[in-house]
Amino acid sequence: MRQKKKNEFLTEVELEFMSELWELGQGNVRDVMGRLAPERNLAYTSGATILRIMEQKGFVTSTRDGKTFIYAPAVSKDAYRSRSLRDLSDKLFDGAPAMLVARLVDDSGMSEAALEEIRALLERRLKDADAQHHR
Amino acid sequence: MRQKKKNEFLTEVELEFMSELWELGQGNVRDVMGRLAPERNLAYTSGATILRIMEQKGFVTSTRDGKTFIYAPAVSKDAYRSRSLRDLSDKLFDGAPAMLVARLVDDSGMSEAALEEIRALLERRLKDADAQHHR
DNA sequence: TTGGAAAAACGAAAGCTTTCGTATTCAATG
DNA sequence: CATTGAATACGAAAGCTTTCGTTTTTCCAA
Repeated sequence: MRQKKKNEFLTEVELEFMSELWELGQGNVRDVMGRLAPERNLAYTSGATILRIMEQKGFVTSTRDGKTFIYAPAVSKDAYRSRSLRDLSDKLFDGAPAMLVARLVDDSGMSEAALEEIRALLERRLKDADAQHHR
Repeated sequence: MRQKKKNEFLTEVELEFMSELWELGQGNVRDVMGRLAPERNLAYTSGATILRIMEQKGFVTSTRDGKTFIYAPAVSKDAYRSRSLRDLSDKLFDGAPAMLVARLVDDSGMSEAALEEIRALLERRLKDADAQHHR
């Protein structure tokens, strides 16, 4: 009795296509495939199939323009980023985002500027939280 | 000509098992399965198969103790965290870790304490960077 | 020493992913 | 209205994932 667990995440190829759609805002099969690296060499029908499946799964929506479908993301990039981050945090960082940041900062030779950027961001958030607190 | 792309990432179930192995340090099939939720209901042979495959893929190593195999991680949790974070950052955050942190902080109602923790971490890093700079 | 319990080895089934070929539909135009 | 080039619909193949049953191996205790 293997139940079909509906996966809320994009597969490898789906993410590839979705990334282009996020950039484009919308597009037909040809538009999306035109943005892939030339050495990608994917048959047109493959691209069409992938987008059709993505619609079945609810990742994109489509409207018709004459005989061609125009696809658009049904999930924003930010929303998907959030979802993915939460998943990673849950599965690999014991649900402790601070640990995640620690690891990120510890590897990936982040520039001093990038570190500063993050710190500034945190200070803004902390101030907001404080304001909430003293309201 | 579909070439077999060797995936450097754990599958869903593999991660489930690896998480227990990271906690345990090492263990045989029974040890690992004993840590799964009781409602998981996975046959013993399934667990054995999963670990055997993980060894084939190079995620764990095994030594024999009598007739049973003792498995141990071949990849540290920290290393795997780094790998996963880099992948996520590359694929979803344009390789910009700062953006990743921004998103993390913006959603996930992080507690004030957690925010503080991260800020402290950043300050340490910034100080280190500064020290490097003035050396 | 041998019988039995426990573990490993193996194969296979069911479902998912990725890719493509063939068949069909469709709209425009001669 | 028929033709034709482009798009969709569909099915299928190959490989991967997850799960388990059956067979074989292995150690230990009676």
